[in-house]
Amino acid sequence: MPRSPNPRRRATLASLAAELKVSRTTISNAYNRPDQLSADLRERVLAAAKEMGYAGPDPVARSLRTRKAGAFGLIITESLNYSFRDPAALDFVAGLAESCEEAGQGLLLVAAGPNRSVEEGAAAVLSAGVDGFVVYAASDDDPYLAVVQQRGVPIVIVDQPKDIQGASRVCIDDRAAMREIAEYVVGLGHREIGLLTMRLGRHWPHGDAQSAVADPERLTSQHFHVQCERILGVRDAMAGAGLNPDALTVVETYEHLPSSGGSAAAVALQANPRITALMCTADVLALSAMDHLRSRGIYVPGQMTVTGFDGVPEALARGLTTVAQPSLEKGRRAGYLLNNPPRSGIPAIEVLDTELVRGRTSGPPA
Amino acid sequence: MPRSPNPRRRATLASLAAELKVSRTTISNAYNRPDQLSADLRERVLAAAKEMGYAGPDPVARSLRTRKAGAFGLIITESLNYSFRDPAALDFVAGLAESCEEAGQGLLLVAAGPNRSVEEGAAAVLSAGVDGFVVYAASDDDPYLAVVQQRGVPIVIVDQPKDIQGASRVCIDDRAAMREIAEYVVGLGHREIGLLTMRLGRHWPHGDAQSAVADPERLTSQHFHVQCERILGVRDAMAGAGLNPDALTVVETYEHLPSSGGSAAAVALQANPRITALMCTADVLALSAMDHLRSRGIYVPGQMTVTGFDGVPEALARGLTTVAQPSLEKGRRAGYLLNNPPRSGIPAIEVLDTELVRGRTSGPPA
DNA sequence: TTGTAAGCGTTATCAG
DNA sequence: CTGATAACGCTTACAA
Repeated sequence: MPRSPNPRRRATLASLAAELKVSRTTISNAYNRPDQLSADLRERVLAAAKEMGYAGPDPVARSLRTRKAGAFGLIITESLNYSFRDPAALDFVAGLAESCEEAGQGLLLVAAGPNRSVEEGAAAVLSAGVDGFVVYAASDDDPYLAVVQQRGVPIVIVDQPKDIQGASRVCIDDRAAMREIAEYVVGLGHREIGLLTMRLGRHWPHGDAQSAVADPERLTSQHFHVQCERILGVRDAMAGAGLNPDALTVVETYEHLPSSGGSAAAVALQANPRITALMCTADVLALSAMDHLRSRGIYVPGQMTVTGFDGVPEALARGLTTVAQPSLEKGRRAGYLLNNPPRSGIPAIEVLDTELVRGRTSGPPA
Repeated sequence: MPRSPNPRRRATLASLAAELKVSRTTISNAYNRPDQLSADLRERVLAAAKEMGYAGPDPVARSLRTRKAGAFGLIITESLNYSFRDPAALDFVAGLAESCEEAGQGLLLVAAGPNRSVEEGAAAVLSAGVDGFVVYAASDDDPYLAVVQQRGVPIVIVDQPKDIQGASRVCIDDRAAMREIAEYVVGLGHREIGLLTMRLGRHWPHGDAQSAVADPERLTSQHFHVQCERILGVRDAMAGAGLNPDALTVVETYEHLPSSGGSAAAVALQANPRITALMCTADVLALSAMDHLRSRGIYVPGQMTVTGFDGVPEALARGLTTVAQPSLEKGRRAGYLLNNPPRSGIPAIEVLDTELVRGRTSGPPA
């Protein structure tokens, strides 16, 4: 009958060494450098460990000593419940998890979502035992950014914000990509265009309304850089075709609900009934908008052109005209950058390619 | 101009104390117990910290001292790339993340997927700085189970396996739930039934074939307990109705691909062309099977009844007859159990409710 | 092959 | 409100 693995206090490397009358080094070596001691002695150590209920070197103590945590932290400011429902965000997380796994690093989801106070979130960031952080799609004025920087570990920003001191970044050229698809839409002959976008800023001045027309001031004053860039891309295309960019009807939707796209579409068509093309800054908006249009008997693309952004599987399956972006690869690259920081010490900026997908939801205006 | 925050070596609590000529305790208190020193002194400490580039107490050292890591580990043996594509698994992760966030705990995805060797995975488990583990849907013979147990931290098992020493568990009654839906199908008059199931064991004896009929021996010898229980549930229903359970055509599919259900359906219909009902142990299988049937011109439910399991949104949207299980709640409960271990010290077993959803994919046989 | 000694950076305790 | 002391459990030169 083995001795009860229930010593008065938890077994440690030191207690094991004492028990076996060898040095702590030897125990440590038994686990970390098997070649540094005789196989025989190692067996004895492991056997004694089992008997005393010693689980092997304490990970935290080891981390303290080696200055390596064996994990990277992921900071997503949006609620996880939303992020996990957005296929693009999910692909990103999957890609990141994949490259972390490959490198033997864990991936820590830091408890810094919108459900907690900034203080609590900051505490979580400060107490995360990680070797680096990935910040996903934070707004320029995100309160956690400063806290993350304070930690003094490597940081990789994904998508936004730009210009964080010392942080590498993985992104796409949102403005150019959106300009390309907008040029395509304009080229089809559309002149009255509606643009449905996710939130542009962390604060929402429209109370309970799910969606609202974004006035020009809001377009330039806000902090979700990616959305703003995409809007600018559409304006670029319009200006390039001799249209007045200010004629673009921009509708912003605040919460990320399954019905957001439909709600925003309704607002856009109400604001400008002559719209013949609804462009969206995300596929999920476009898909929802299409459902809404169908319920109103508006035929796509005959009566209305609809475009998206992201290239998520469902959108491609439904033939949406959209911009495909490599979300999975974004995650992989982010993980890679964290594991292999640029030798120069100069932060890297990786701009990944996008591709215009001409689907079945776009055509000339009626 | 502030003094360069680039000291020869990283600032620590001790170096800050030396600089300010106060004790380490005082610095520690400045961060952890602001009420234990004068606001004035605290200001000075924080200012000096900023100047010296001190980011606050090192999380790892704090963990070592307090014996709290501030995170729970999640072990998913399936590839994350798959898990993140299965809505039920995803709901579970979302629920778990939610309850962790609520408790201010991080959630560490442990690098122990199928892409790494067991040794590497075991090392990851042993070096994860966590206060407890959640093990999601592991097979009975999963090699990481022993390693997780060795860690000596609280464990919550989700779904399977059963009977892990000292671990709490959150699950549903798979057998009863499947029996209920099978009784419904049998009650509709079906006698020739095919059952499509996910893999039953970690090893696959059929080479490159995506799906294959599972012989009786495999049904009883394998280790994915949940799938096996669901099969038993169907057999229970058949036996209860006076049918011979051995007449059930069970088709197992090994990889979790989007086309798996279709492939398995083809195998089932080939093995027994008289089948009038295809039951599936997962909605994703059923949806794929339906696509396959449509491509063959087989009408559902007129010519074939199809049922699923899980109640994922897409299945409900498509009117699939299925069993809805509370995946999100599973995650929440798992997190809750880890944060609030049963006072008695006796592991808890929580069996959550399921609900039969009679959809539009089931009807009497032709 | 094994042992010695010096940290890693923090917090708990208890006395002042 | 402040400080001295003693852990927390481990790794790693370097010496034997």
